[in-house]
Amino acid sequence: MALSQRKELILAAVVEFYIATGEPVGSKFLVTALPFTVSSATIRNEMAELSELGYLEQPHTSAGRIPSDQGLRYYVDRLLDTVNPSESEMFRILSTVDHTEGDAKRILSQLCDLTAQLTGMAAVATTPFSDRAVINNVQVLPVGKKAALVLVSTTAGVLKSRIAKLSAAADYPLLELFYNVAAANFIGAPCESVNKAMLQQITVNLGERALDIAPLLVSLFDAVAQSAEADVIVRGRRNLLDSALRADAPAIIEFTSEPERLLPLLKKNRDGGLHFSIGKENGSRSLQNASVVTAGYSAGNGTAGVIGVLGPTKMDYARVIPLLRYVGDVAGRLIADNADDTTKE
Amino acid sequence: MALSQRKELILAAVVEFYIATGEPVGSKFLVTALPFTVSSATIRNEMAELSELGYLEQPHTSAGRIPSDQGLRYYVDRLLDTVNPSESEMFRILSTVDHTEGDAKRILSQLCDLTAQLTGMAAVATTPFSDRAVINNVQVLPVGKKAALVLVSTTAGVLKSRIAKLSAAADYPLLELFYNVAAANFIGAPCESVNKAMLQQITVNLGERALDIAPLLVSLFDAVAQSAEADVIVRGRRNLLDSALRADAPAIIEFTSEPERLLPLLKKNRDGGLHFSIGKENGSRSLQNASVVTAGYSAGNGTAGVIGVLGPTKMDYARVIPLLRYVGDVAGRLIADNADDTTKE
DNA sequence: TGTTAGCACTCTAACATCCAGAGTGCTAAT
DNA sequence: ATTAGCACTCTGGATGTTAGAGTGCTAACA
Repeated sequence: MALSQRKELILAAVVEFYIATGEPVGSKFLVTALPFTVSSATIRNEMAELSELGYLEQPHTSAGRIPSDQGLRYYVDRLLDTVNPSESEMFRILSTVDHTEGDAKRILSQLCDLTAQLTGMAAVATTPFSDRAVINNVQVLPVGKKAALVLVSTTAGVLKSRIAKLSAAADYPLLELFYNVAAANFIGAPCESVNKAMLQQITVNLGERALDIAPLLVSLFDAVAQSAEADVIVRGRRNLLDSALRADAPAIIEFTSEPERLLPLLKKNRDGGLHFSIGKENGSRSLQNASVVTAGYSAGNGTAGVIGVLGPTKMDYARVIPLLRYVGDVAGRLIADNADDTTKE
Repeated sequence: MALSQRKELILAAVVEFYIATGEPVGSKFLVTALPFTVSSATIRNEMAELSELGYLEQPHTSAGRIPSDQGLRYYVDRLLDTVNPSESEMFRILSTVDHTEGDAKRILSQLCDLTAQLTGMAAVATTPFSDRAVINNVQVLPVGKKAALVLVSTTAGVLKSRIAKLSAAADYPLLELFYNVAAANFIGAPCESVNKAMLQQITVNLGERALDIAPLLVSLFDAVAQSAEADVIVRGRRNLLDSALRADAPAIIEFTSEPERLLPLLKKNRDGGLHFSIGKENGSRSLQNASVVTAGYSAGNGTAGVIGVLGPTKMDYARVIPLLRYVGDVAGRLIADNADDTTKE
């Protein structure tokens, strides 16, 4: 159900002006703004039809029109001219983030901080989730009289650590035993294969020696479990307080503090490209005036996640889209690089 | 300049009623609320004097009185009846946090989360800062082809890690060299003695071998530097959006996001007991309607920090004070325990 | 059939006005 | 020193008014 070219031009003009100013747009103004010359009455007729079709709405009878969620959707799907991110933005991203060290989470946190700053909105990301992530390294490190740090890294580039408190000092036989168990059961295993049953099995097989290394195994198990589930990163929430979402800010801050609610929204992005969730499409009352735009990133090996922004439905899509495309690209590359360096062979 | 007993009773009643309801308090109401019987006119006279003395103020001519910052200060210093934290709160704190594992930062984060939840305000804390902290453990751990994790723990119970990217694989000779350097120069050294000059000195002494382990040394240096400066933890900021500080929330969130501005405020607490900073005493425009109440905690060995709340000046001091006292206590104990376990001898 | 001018209509936002209620300060009496 | 009484002030809500913006509709036009 494509619109006539003239309707498209009008819709695009309404959207762009509305995004720029936040004010409803009237027919008189459009006369001067549109690239063709018709009277305001004609535009009124067209706008009346666009309203009937659901692309525009009126806050009240005598205000201008604003785009509906459906109108914005049509706009981003079919009308949007995307440009490249500005040189200076790209430079800023690369120069801040390029020589980052650390694991995926750290990289993404930095990118989110930056994205939030550049867009003036909140930025969100998930750490990579991979169905095929495999444990590629387990290490243990005594950190005192009666404690040890257990480290796990996976092929998804995630590094997790836990501190295990022991009943006695971590002496050499204990560590060796743990290494052997880890090498035999964990290293090379897919993360999802690590579950309670497996843990129990190992414990049974170990017999009485299990007692000593139980805390270590539990910590290891914990760390693997944590590395398998995607972390959600949210930055720049305070930007929302200065945006059109001011009024909804408390609810949105609440919402974004609960990964189990935010994650499904981010996972809507399936194909790894750009994904929009506009206004009521978010399916949550708190987000009815918000849009979530995400870009997928891929670090190879089926390892992928998303990074994006959360802001008012009337955000500047034309600017956000190329920026996110670029940020997603950078995220993928950095995480892939990092995984290379921290993965054995 | 002590007030007459009757003035004190009036002041206390005004403060308590104002804290409970947020409404200005009038003379008529006080007649019914005070433990002695005088007419409203008498109370008006007293209140007029309290206003002149600076303890009360009027939002406008025909509203009741509210306590000024000075009035609140007098109240918390001299009039406050403190009680014990409720059994259920103490239980909740102990049960959530007692078997916590992890370093000081993690413990404090949990306590802050809890405090924020219990009080409905924002909670703040600093990780322990100790003038006398000493490095007690350095470890390095290869985490892949060309990277290694460097870990430092200090007598203040702080554990910091950094990932170092290497130019080549971390083989045994390299690690041994690093261990030797660390043992000779870092372990047992006070954190503050680790500075750029020292780093340079070491590099020079190593001659050409320095090249290989430079990234490790830099990471180690970084980690020590980070462990020496107190981290600031802030949790529950979103609670501010539902409080009397709603209007100031953006500015306060901004303020509390900048550790270098928040830290001096927290460091006002010198004696390790309770410390109040009420309204304009905070010295910052953004915090003119806020109070910061902190409790010092001490983990022995001169290792100490603070934990507290940030909320409206009209917070329920009678409840916050015993709670913070208890939380500070728990924080000190847990961090001390933890330091014991993760410290060598 | 599409476009346009004109006009009556509707709605909002801003401003003024009014009024009741709450609380004060002051005075004069006790 | 305390109190009753009263005039006064200020706020917040309700009500009314007006200018401006924008619409929808009708009738005329190409």
